[in-house]
Amino acid sequence: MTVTLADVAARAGVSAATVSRVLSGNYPVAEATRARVLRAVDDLDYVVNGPASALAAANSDLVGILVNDIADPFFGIMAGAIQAEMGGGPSTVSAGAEARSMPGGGPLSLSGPSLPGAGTSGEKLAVVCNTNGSPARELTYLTLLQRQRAAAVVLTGSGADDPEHTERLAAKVAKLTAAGTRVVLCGRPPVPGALTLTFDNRGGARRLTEHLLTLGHRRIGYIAGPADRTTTRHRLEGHLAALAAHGPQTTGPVRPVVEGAAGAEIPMAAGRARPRRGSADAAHDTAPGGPPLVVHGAYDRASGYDAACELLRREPGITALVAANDTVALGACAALRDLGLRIPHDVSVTGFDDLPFSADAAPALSTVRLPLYEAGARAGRLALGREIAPPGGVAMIRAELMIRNSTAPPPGAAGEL
Amino acid sequence: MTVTLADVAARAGVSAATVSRVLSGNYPVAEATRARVLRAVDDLDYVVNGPASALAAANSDLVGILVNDIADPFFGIMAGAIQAEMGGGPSTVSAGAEARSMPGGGPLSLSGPSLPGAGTSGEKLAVVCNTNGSPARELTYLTLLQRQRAAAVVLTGSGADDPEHTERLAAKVAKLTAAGTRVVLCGRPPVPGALTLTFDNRGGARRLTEHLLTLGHRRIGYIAGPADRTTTRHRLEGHLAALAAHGPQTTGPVRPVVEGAAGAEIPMAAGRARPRRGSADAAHDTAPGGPPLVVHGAYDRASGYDAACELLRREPGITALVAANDTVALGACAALRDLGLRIPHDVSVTGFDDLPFSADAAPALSTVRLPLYEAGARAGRLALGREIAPPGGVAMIRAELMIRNSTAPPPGAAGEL
DNA sequence: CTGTTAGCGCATTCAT
DNA sequence: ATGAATGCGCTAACAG
Repeated sequence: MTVTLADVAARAGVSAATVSRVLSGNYPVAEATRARVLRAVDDLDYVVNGPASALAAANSDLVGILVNDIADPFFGIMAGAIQAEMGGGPSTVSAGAEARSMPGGGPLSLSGPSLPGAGTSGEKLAVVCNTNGSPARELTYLTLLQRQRAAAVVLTGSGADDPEHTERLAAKVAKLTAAGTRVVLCGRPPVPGALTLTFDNRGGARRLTEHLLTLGHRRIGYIAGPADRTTTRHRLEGHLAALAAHGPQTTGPVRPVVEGAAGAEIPMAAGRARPRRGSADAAHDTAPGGPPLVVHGAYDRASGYDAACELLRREPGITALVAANDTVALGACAALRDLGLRIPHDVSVTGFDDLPFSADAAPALSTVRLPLYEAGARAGRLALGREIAPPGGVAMIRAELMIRNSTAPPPGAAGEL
Repeated sequence: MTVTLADVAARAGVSAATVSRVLSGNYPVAEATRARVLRAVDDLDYVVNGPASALAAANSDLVGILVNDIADPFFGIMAGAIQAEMGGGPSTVSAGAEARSMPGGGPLSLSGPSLPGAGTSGEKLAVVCNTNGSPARELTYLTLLQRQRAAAVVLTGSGADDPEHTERLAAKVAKLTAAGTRVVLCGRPPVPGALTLTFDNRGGARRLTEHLLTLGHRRIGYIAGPADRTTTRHRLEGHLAALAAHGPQTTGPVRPVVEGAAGAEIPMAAGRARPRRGSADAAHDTAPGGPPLVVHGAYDRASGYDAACELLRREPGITALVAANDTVALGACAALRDLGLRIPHDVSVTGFDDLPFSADAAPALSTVRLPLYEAGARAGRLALGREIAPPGGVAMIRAELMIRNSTAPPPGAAGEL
């Protein structure tokens, strides 16, 4: 039914081994026979049997990419960058700093136009798996990938901030690497045995809050991500560190809540009423009467909206809102608008990540830029062994402050009109 | 080195065949031996060798999902929905209409907590492949998947609007299905041999423009997507059909361009200066002096920004802008803001898709809702053969008009203040 | 340079 | 209900 190596060999008048050799390309073959084989392959429309090949060679061309949320561009950008590196041969990717989206085509290609499926010249099948933020699914996908004898696995984004899961993950990573699968972490804390590219979330968050402090803000609300993620914790720690270094928050001049129609009523949850995991609640509340003002929520827009309302209800004197990421920040902006507050005149808002839409938001968002594409590309190269590992196997990726129009001095401060 | 079936068999004191049977679960095995085998599996930390299994059984548990742009939530939502369906056993997904993101975990799970990698009870490894909109990469991925003997392939989003590619694609699909791989199309025009779920882009676009016409708009600019995509063409056709049905566009009352500071200068390209494929150009221009007013661009925000500027430069009398999708619409909104025009007071704007952020935009975007999650979930079920195919193998997915705050009667029209 | 030989690890007959 | 044998399609030594 399905055409095999032997069929091709027969048609080309050579042995199966020879066919295998021309297709692998890693062995000298006479040009004449090579041509005949290629013709036979073409005629028969032969496509290599991946499983058989993987079994015999004890390795596969599958590369897994794990993401927490495939609908979030934060992951999409990284995943796209990783995939872009997975072509055969040397990278054809121009390392342009702003090369967010690959030019048409990209490096992925099979042996040639006339060989629709024959060659095995190094192309990897880079695939992304969506864990939905679930540690269990993460482990499950890792096992599935292990089962496929994947060539490499890259784990992107924040991990579960849970010792038990961290341990299981480390064990899994150890097994994977023992089996010859290269494991690289991109945008998460290091795990022994895996190469890791970790973002400077703490440093970025700290510098962002320092920026606000320098502007004169003293009552700063913090909209954190889900409490059980490492990224959430690190960013929050950076924020708190800046606060601590600056001394206790003063009560400062308290601005009257809101004048006009919106004053009486705090808008409720944005849109849909579905319950969300980790939505704003009092669990991680701040001590009454004292800073810091922190509310946890999911990494999504509705969460930012709710949290902003909650924070302003608790502490109307807030003059700045620091959001866990850009998406959350946009939700917070929407809430402020609905409350009749102007940005940045009444309240400053900051994001994190610098996703593409942040620069275009109204007002343009002050945020922390994470070089997601570049980091992903590098992770991809590490996964392929095409780039030398950083010393100690861990590299810290710098986060860059992007000051735009959503931050300004607080109302009544010097420099204000 | 790596532990195999034989090792497990030895430790359990049974034959390899027996171990295979308990793991497959599709054959009667005594409860006692079954337990022993399971223990051995656990003790040895055995993980099935996917390639070997696939080779012997002549099928694999790999399911491929092809997307045009992994950083675009349009695809992320569909891909996430498809993956969510790929668990073992019956669907545990509540079919809630707004179930955008899966609850923690989702249906994907291995045989049980104590069997980290042994069972094969139906879980599929659903993986997404990013084509970046390149037909060549699309074919390449299809071949790679074919090579892996994938159980199913789901192609999402608009296809290349090119007869040659369509033909190649059809040929590939035929081969895939012949080899036992189920192929389903989600959000694209039908291809013989594949089950397809196609969006009513034409109908949605037509109703959207009719809405504008009913409001009183007569000079409507259209910001189209890349000219070589089927979705682009269908949406544009719907728009033009509405226009044609309504009679020729009248010149209408021409609004003076812009008063004040922004009047003199049309802002240039938003942000980055990198060249974009399919950016606004004169290639598909409208006839001079007459409607329709159409500009093509990429499916991204910057494109929307540029195209809006271009359209207003050409025809300052425009009172409404119809964008190819929500992302483009937001870019257009940004341009209008920078030009000092109010939405919808001066110019109405519409999007397409109804991505999550559209409802929260300022103003909330009038758009056409495509049930992406539901369509993806259905495609996933079709791919697994868990849902009966629609008659003829093709189902049309309805598009629903969502009228929000970005559309209003044109300036000076009846009903205006 | 090319053909021959021997598995890779598992699923599946067929026996028992 | 279980074991023994066979082969899936390919690659990797080994010859020649």
